[in-house]
Amino acid sequence: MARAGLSRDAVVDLAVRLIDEAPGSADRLTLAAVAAEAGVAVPSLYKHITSLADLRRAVALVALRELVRRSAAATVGRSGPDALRALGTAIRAYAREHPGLYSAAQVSPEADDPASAELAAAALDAVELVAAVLRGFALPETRLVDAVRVVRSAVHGFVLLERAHGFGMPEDVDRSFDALLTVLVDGVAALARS
Amino acid sequence: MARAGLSRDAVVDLAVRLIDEAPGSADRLTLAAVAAEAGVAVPSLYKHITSLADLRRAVALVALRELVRRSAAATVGRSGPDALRALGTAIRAYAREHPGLYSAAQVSPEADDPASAELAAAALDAVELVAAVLRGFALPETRLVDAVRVVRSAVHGFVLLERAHGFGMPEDVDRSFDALLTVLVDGVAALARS
DNA sequence: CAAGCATGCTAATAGCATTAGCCCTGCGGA
DNA sequence: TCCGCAGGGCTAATGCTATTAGCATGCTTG
Repeated sequence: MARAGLSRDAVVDLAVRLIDEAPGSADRLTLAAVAAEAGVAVPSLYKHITSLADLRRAVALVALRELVRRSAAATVGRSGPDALRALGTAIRAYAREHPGLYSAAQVSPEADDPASAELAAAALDAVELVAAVLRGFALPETRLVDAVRVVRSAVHGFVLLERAHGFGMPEDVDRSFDALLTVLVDGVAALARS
Repeated sequence: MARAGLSRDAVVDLAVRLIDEAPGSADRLTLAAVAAEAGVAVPSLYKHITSLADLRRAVALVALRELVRRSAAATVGRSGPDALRALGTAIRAYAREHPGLYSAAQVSPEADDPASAELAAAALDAVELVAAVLRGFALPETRLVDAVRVVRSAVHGFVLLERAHGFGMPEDVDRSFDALLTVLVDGVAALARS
């Protein structure tokens, strides 16, 4: 048998590509598809991953890091409302360009699995990025957590509804997202005064 | 064989109960579990439903209608900011009390399936309820759609993150949700002035 | 050059949805 | 009252999924 020359990274990369290309969300990822793409029998994958859930978490890590990377790049050199708008726009753009990966990034880490500590760390990075942006609003420290949660909720919710075709009306979705950003900017500023 | 006396409604009701009681989201619903609960072999269920997806949509319909019912009840007799806060609170309360059903309510209807027209109609009712609440803000008609989307996104996103234990910090989540409602009330009011 | 480990394989198990085809039970009409 | 038939249950079978066990082979290192 010619060795396929796989590795954990190669398998994860294949999975990432499959999720990214195939329509539909990340829970449609199947070992059969990965194995076929790799030109390998399904059980062979277990030499590189410990389970499907493990693979999912690895994919989530890749997706989450890329999301954070792009978000950070979009906000660098900006601050205040400008940074917040750029952050929201970057997140939405990532979710639109890579819907499968965006949803893949949402898997929660296993509490007892040490390998998913990286995933938890990446998730923390994402939250920390939002917090960093919001620090430009001079919020009282006790309000920062609230603001982070409000911003995350709003952007995440919008992205999900948009992806699920939850916006039936033909009205311009871009404009609605702009309205969302405006509400967030104003709202966070108001939180800073309270 | 003693007849089990099933019916479509009975099967759907069983599925609703299973989703509601079992932890975890709605996509863990299994025909095996429903059949076991009904005291019947799995294929027998097909006399009452056409597929698992069909059952899922039926459950979604029940869940969505209940969500709308509770939301409507919470907002009756209120208007403006008061109504908006009550609406958000009711949605979150439903999602917390019935996490499985809340997630079940999010399945999107099949475009070509006539049976899921009811589901689409219920979804429309939900959106319409939000719109009705927001009409109390004297928004320009062209902004109403934006406001509806902003509110839906924010509340939905918050509920999802909360359910996914996405709020790592120990800070009071109730207070954060209150901040979200405040941001929405202020934001919608600002939208009305723009 | 030899040994061993990494990496592939096949076979088997178990859970899932779905379809086909059978059979009994209870009800309606003659 | 009896006969028929349809509704509603069943078993068997198919094909998909993940996962585990155990085996073989080839690369690599001592």
